[in-house]
Amino acid sequence: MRVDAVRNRQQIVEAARELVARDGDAVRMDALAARAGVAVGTLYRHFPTKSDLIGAVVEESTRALAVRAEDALDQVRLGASAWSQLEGLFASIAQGYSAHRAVVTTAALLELGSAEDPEGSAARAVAAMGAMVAAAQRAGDMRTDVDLADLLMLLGQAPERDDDRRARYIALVSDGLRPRPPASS
Amino acid sequence: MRVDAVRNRQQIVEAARELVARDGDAVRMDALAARAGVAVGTLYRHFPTKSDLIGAVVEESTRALAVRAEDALDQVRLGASAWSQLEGLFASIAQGYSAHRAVVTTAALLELGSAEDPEGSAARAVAAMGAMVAAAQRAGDMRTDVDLADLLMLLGQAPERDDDRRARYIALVSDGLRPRPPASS
DNA sequence: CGACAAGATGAACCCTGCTTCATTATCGTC
DNA sequence: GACGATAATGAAGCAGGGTTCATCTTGTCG
Repeated sequence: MRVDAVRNRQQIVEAARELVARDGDAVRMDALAARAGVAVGTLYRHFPTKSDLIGAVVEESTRALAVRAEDALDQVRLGASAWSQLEGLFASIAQGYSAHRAVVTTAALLELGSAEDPEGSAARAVAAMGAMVAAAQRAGDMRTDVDLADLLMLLGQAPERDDDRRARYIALVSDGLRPRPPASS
Repeated sequence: MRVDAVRNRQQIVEAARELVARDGDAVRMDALAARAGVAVGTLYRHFPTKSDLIGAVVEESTRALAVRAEDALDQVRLGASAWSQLEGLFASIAQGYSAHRAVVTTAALLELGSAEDPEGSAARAVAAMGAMVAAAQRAGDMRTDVDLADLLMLLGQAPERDDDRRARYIALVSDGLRPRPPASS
């Protein structure tokens, strides 16, 4: 592969990372090309379709999330509190959200990542989160009437655009997952 | 106004109610016209633009929600539990969602409905909900570290498409709003 | 009934945004 | 440094979907 082609591909992925993070799948190909400093045609040389390009970004982000989640799980195995690790993970998700969101939502669709491609990043991320949820519940730090699917669904509904709003959302939801008092009403 | 024009207008609004409820603002004008049993041109005779048509549906729905909320508030004034009335209201919102959603979100944008058009339906709905939130918190049935803006934000994030999923979401969020034990972690 | 204004029709228009491809430029090799 | 393969370019193509408008239809009133 020619050296300029490699460089362009990197710039395209880089630009896509940024713009997809901001605009989601509403990015426009010409804007993307402009940001990457290439012509639209070059986009199509490297990625046959818009979906493929976004898919690549999502895949990359999914991989990062999987690593992050498995790392958190390792911490738990080393004795850290499962709940606090989950909270940290939530924060990570809140940050690089627009890409991660796809993970969470597609993961939910893929029957919790168990079905097709059980070795895929999404499946691994979901598996790690599942283990932590179970541990947190066992430790009494998380409501037991909420399961992994619920958690993924809630995360998948976080606001996309506004960062502050999303942080607040995550905080509220996270708090809502803590165990509740016996019951009163 | 001619009698057939009146009938057509009703059919259009009716069709819009149904289709907007299902597809949100992704409804297509031709689908809408087909459902209403008229040609597209007729749509434009009655509503100059797609936004106007959707706006009409939303306005209608907002009015209904305002009535519903004020009714719930009346019940509270008559001695009912504010929290249980709020729960009932949540259920209503979950049902006719896609239209109500606009209410909730636009309401949030309109600085909680206090700013422009304080007599509007959105403002009234928000005001009634605010009163109930305050009452529920006073009664110790709802977390006090969550305010009206938070509530509207959370409601505004409910899943649009899937009814079951949305019901589950509302249940989880609603539960998360109950007071929590002193604190542990 | 006849006339006419109000209304309805739907094919054509236009704009936006993804995709193609003929042309041009660049890299790597002999 | 010249040649062929690889890559980049960007104007044109195309499709989806909202909007227009010349034409036809129909309700209403004298």
